[in-house]
Amino acid sequence: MVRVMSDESDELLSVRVAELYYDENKTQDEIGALLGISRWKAGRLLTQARDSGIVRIEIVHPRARRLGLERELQARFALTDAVIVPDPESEADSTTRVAQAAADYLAGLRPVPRVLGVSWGRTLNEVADALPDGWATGVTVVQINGGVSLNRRPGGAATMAATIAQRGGGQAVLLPSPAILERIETKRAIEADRTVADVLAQAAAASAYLYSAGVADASSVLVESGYLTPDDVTELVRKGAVGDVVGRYIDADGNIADPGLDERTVGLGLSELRSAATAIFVVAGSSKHDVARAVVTSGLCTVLVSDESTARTLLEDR
Amino acid sequence: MVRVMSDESDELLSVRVAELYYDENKTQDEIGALLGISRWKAGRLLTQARDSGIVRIEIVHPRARRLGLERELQARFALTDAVIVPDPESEADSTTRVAQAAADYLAGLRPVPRVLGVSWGRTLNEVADALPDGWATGVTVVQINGGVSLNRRPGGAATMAATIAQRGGGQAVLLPSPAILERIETKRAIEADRTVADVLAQAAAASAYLYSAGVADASSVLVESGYLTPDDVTELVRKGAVGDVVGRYIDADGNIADPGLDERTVGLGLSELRSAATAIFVVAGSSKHDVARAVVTSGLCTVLVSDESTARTLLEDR
DNA sequence: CCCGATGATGCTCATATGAGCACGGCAGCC
DNA sequence: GGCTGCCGTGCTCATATGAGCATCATCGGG
Repeated sequence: MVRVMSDESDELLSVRVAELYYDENKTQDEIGALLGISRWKAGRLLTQARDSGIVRIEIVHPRARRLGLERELQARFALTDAVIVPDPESEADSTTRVAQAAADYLAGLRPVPRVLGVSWGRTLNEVADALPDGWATGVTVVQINGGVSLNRRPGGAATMAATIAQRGGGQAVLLPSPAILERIETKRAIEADRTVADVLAQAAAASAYLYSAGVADASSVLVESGYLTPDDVTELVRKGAVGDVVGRYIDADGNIADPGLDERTVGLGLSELRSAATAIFVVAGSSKHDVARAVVTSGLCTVLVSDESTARTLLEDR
Repeated sequence: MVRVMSDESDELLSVRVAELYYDENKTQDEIGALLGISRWKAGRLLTQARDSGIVRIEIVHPRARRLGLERELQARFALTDAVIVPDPESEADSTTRVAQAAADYLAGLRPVPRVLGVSWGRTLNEVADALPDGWATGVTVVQINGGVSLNRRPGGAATMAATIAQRGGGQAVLLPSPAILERIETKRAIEADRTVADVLAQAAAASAYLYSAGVADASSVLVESGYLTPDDVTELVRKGAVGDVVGRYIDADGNIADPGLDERTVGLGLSELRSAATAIFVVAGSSKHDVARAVVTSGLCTVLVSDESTARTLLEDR
């Protein structure tokens, strides 16, 4: 009767088929009989309905992941792994979910790391809290950047490392040094000190690293802790800094933003991080999109744990 | 290791399985191998994920229907059929969707009605517009309540009936009478007139009816058309009226709200409607929830076409 | 008017899935 | 300590589904 019904009528049929299949869970055969079409046509309409987005299948769970994005990211940035959690509807607390995911990933990591190098920060605190007891057996947790002395708040760097170690049935090795020193001579001297040098050596030999990143603005933990003044940060931004990784400020290409400052920063170098077999980078929130891009594109990490919006931003052609 | 993992860990596994199955579309077998569980366990976790609402399957289409609600409504109110469309996200234009659905239903109705009795109103105008050409062959469309003379706007009662008839390859029979008369004697006289009596007789013999309902407030078409004053309506509400059906005001139990007024109303009686084999009631929008309830519970219709929120309201225990 | 290309349809067959069942471990109870 | 009933597990088998292929109608170009 009507000729070109492939547009309108076929779509309507698709809807009908999809309803019967998913809402009523009839079999494709029954649907065929019911609508007077063959089983195969019903099946094809169903695929069509799924492809065209008429049928939307969503996995709703705080710990759900976005596997599609993960694959794309792995391919695009040559990562060993990527873990992407859906954005929460109630914005902002995506850090918690990402931290949870990072904890899950760490707990499931095989082989279980013997020595784990960690940085510190708000995000990592949450990761530590989310780690289950017994996530590893006899792990040594080594701090890879300084800052231990300036922990004012509870749940600071030391506590965090201790938590991770304790739940992994091992011990924490703290880096007894400020993050950034005022004079380069002091930095050289402290690095030469046995207690510091030993820790740095252990850090360099870690079997895996876990770290996050900070944004280059006044809200940074480095500013809050008094290592840098807001003016210092402004100057860094002028030099191209987008954020910091293990205490070191990098520009959009992943290079050191201010070599002078970097010389005064105690901790693992970025090159060690780049050559690591396993470097897990945890980052959440839209303010960190720029640092995240810098880290991921410059090969600082092998594993990315983040949220959906960050992932999408990374995948956009820039 | 951990004992009671059925809560937490099983749910997480479910999520993982669901992701692999729906996002990655792996087979249950593959998933089993991947997660180190048996194919059957994977399958069971999947069912669990679906049941517990972790997996949400939604059919997104303007013409989609809510088959679950439809079944419940049919069972609860002994309807021959119910058609429920999803609520639109962008509130308010649910009338259009419902009208579309009603048109679809009418077009698919078997046996094709020979004589269709219709009321009029905003909703029915939309239904008429949504009807496809050739929805029937040689149908006679009869108006079942008066009002033809007072159509100011285009797309009024007459046009609507004509549209339905034309697209169904038949003719319209209009009821040449006001909806409500001022004196009961006039009403008796006009009903006795051959031209009116004939139409009413045809209306009573219709093989199917299609009608909507109005709310008992000042926005009613009957007020707009000048048959009633806002004060009349206030008085009706005082008497328990919740809305009107084919021009007759009913209370929450489906009884005539004001017998005096009803005596002066020209058109098919409610008892004829109640005894009809097919009475399709089209209603949309939250303002009509009360009338809808009255109509459905008092058995005025055999088929309900409406929206999701109305359906849910009807199914609530009141 | 005929021919080949294209796309839809319905088939065969291999595979994936779900229902029902038997087994084994575990907790509670005697 | 042994018994019993229950739950979780993995099996068998019937059924549902999807991939690939032959067929057929339709359409545009010689």
